[in-house]
Amino acid sequence: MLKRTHTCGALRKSEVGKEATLTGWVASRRDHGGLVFIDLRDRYGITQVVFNPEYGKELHEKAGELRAEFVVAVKGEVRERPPGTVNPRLPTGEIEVYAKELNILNRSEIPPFEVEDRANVSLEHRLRYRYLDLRRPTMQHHLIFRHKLCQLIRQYLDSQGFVEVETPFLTRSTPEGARDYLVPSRMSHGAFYALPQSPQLFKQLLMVSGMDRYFQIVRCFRDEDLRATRQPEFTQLDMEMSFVEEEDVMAIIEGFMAEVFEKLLGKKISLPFPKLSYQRAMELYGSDAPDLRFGLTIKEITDLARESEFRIFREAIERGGFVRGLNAQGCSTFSRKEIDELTGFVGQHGAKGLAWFKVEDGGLSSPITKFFGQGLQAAIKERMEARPGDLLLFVADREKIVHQSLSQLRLNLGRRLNLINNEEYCFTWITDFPLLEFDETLGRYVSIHHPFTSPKLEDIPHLEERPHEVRARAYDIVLNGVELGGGSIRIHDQALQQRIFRLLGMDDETAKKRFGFLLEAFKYGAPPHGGIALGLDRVVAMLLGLDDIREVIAFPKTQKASCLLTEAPAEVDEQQLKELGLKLL
RNA sequence: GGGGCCGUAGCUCAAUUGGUUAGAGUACCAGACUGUCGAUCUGGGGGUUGCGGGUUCAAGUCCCGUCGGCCUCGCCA
Repeated sequence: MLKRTHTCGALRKSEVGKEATLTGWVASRRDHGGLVFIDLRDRYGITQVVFNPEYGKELHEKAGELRAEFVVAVKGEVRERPPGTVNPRLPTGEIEVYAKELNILNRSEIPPFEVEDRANVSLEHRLRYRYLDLRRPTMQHHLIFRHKLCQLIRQYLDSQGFVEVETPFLTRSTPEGARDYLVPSRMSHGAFYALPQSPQLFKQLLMVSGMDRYFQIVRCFRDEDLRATRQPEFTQLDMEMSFVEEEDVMAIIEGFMAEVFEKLLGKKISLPFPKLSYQRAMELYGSDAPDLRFGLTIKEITDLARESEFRIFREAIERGGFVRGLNAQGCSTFSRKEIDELTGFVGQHGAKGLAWFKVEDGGLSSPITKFFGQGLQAAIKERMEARPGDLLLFVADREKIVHQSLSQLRLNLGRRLNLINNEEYCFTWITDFPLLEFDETLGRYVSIHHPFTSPKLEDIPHLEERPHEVRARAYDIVLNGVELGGGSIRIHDQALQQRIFRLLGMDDETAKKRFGFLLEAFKYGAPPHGGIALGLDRVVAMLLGLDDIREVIAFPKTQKASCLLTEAPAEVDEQQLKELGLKLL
């Protein structure tokens, strides 16, 4: 077999006159009857190979057999291309290889779709033939970029004293949080491992071990419904540090992000990242992951709406709801149809309606203006900072619905009105999350972050009396409206951890059964510690300007969590079930 | 679990109100062609309209079910 001397991206004018052997796939063939041109592709690039009939009849006939995706080795002379035939779109476009010898290493059936970046193929077919999809230069770039990011992570965290430690995939189920993927035990019938939703408890135990600074690029598993940004198995950059407070964890991430942007994107970002409290974020943006590349903040008019004659507003307020809205500047030209579309849009997010006013020179114009007196209209205009030509949009409902619908409406308008600069990267830390949230269906409090998150020290005294007011030492990092990750300072005190379990409605016996190993470990000198985990797939996607993490995962799953390539999940043999002591219902 | 969109040639799509032989681009095959690079020109092959049932004189089109893909709400500590 011919061994390659260069890759398909390597040859330049400086190699003209030399002999070279290239290997790769036939990307395209242009057969002129006499001259035959082949674009040869490998991971490194594309080089044009020329077959001239004057170099031998046999060679030329063999070249005529070539088809798309054949695997070949070609030996020949590197020549400068004749004047006027240089291809400026290829880095190798000034040269070509004049073939003297051709080995067809493997043939290919006609591929189900063309292996080209511009090919427009459904995700279904791309996943079914992922190995062909991944042959496309764009997809190779995504995977290589991801690899480079991982290299950078290891290099940076190593320089900061972090140690990479692997933690088990076969572990025990912890019912708090997402649904677990279960693995039956052959040794102990009726018992199951769970695949980790994150290595949370192990990394805390590593802190008790004195590892001091830990990280891991690790697969996590959650058996929940999928989205473009959610896969059942995904990768986290997981970190934990001892003897730290919030600022220490944030500083590491900020330093890391600055390095990533500089080395991978050639961009400077300003440090430190701004901080926004959860409460403020919800007030202004209705979301704990706001896109700060544009303003269009939410304004409160509940107090004014209470004074109106508008029944829908008044009833919503009487039921304990709120009236809040957005000022879509310059949008009074929106047609009735456009406003109906917006109404339908907020309807998808739970709002029962969308009240609107067009701002005119005199007052407000709308079918419901008659329910608002002159003074009230003026007050609303002032509150909304409205000027003639603006469109005011309001939702009246329970707070959760108001938040959801207005935050989505804000994003919708931001895109529609071109308020978003795609070149901009707006990082922010969201801080001071509530520790707990009352779950109506469970009839008890649940952790917002996870049960190992420390409450703020000053809130600990009223943990039991006013649990909903207790704030957590938790923080999320948000970039352009996408939550990249989150973390917290953990509880390292056994007694406090036990109090939290009790608040979550877990009796001591259950807590001991589920988390006894952690409580026990805390008895033997657990240092104060905290950490963070970033969704690596999301980070890679964001950095590449993509909104679908399937573009940066080699073999992702479909929305039904199946793999179109391997057809997993699949049935297993009766014998396998028997060994596991399982029977299908 | 709820709502929505889609499934037609290898691929990406079209097909009027339900109406004659289901088309286009590309890919593929054959021929021609010595400077192309999304080659060009000429010709050709290619369809159980996802699957099953129903309505109708007549179904790619309408209805029911089912399978698959996507989006979305819930869910995702």
